[in-house]
Amino acid sequence: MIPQTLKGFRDFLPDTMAPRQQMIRTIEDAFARHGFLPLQTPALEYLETLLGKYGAEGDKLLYRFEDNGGRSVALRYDLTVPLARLVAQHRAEIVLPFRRFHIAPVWRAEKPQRGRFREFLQCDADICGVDSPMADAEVLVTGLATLRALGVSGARLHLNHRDVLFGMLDVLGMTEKTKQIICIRAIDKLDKIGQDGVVAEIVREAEIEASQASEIVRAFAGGGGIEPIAAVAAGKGHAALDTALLRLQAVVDLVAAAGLGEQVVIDRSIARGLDYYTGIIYETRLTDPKVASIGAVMSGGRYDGLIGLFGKEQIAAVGISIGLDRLLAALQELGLLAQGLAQVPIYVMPLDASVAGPALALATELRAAGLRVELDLAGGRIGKQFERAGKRGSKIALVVGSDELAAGVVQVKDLASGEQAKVARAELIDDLRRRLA
RNA sequence: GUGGAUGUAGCUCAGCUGGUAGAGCGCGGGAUUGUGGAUCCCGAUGUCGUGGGUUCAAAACCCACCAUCCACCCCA
Repeated sequence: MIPQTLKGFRDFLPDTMAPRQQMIRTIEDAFARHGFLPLQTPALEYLETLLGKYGAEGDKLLYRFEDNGGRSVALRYDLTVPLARLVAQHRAEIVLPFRRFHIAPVWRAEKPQRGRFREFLQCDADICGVDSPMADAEVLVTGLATLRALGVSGARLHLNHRDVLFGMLDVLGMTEKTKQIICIRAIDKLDKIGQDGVVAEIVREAEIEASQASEIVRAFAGGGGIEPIAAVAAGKGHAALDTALLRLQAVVDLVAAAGLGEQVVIDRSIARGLDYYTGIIYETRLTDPKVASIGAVMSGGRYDGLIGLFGKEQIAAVGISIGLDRLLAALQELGLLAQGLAQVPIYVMPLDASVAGPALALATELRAAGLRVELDLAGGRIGKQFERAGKRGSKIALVVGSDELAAGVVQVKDLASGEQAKVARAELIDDLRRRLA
């Protein structure tokens, strides 16, 4: 058979896996530093657990099948719904507020394209049990600090609130729920298809007058910030909208107090498709135009109703999700990916079979000292061994031959400069540490 | 799921209006049996995405299918 991967699924060779692994570690460290604890759930869930949580579109994208025992199951579509299930199921063992992080693959049967895969890694941090601006701000600060730790500088978080979207539409005279959703979907595309495009879509899909559609679009278009929303809300006495405004402002103030205010903007055109969001919602985009089409790299929101679907108790929750694969693809395109991670710095070369034992002993000693060491196993001419060491990208080659063995030394060659020195075995580890520093 | 583009060596691609394949890079060997990268020499690759059709003759033209990429929908 022809070796191949499934559409939308990928292999990771060491050149990309090494930086990927490093990014994962950086994210784990950052999440842990923000007081989140690790957790894991199964890749497979009962179909019923996942169905109906993401909207009609989401349901269609579930990988679903019958297992060997005839159970209807599905691969998880995100990490949020499994978390909600877990919290409800283990309610007795969990102390609220509950903070956890979860880094794991999810599966969506979408048509793959740039920055979109059928299997991809999500990195989530969530807080369950608190509904407050402080909790909202905490996950935003966690996400932004994590991006910073990854070396991502040009990222901006667009913040909105479900009740701003629905409240503004109410106030503008668009009160029918299904038409509101059509409007929100269209408004989400403002930066993509422009005001005229959005007006056209609303007129077509919601079957309303062009004048009303224009009025709505004008209210959502233009610069971000709190003022345009406040202007629409002013004097209308829409309680939910007024509350949402206060909430947004409080969250922004808190993020600013943490020193990350520059990276957050209130953007009333941001919508999120997933049905379970109830409060603030956000998307993070990279500001470099070269990777703008790659889409959102860090998103999330508040989902106060979701856990309650799995148990009797309503538990508030808010979370953020980093799309590591998109971020990786973007960093790769921008040339910001760490180089040289897929290389083993020290290459030990046994010159012939008679020094195999001493060479392995040397490698073992260095490895025990915490150095990363590859031992040449293919043998052959010394020139071949150097060639392999060079191709590997190793920094230092250690020559172990019978002469060196007899003299109690090792030839240490710097592969970049070509410079070579005899170093006594006793001083070798210190010497190597100095060279690699 | 809808629309568009593209499929030739491991990779990037060339191949004119049809005459059964090429380059660069990479890979293997050698020049150099205890010293890599540069240079030079030699070498191996391929059912030209798959299947059918038109033709004396198809990588090229036609049809179908598959795959990849892009856009839409939706999203990380």
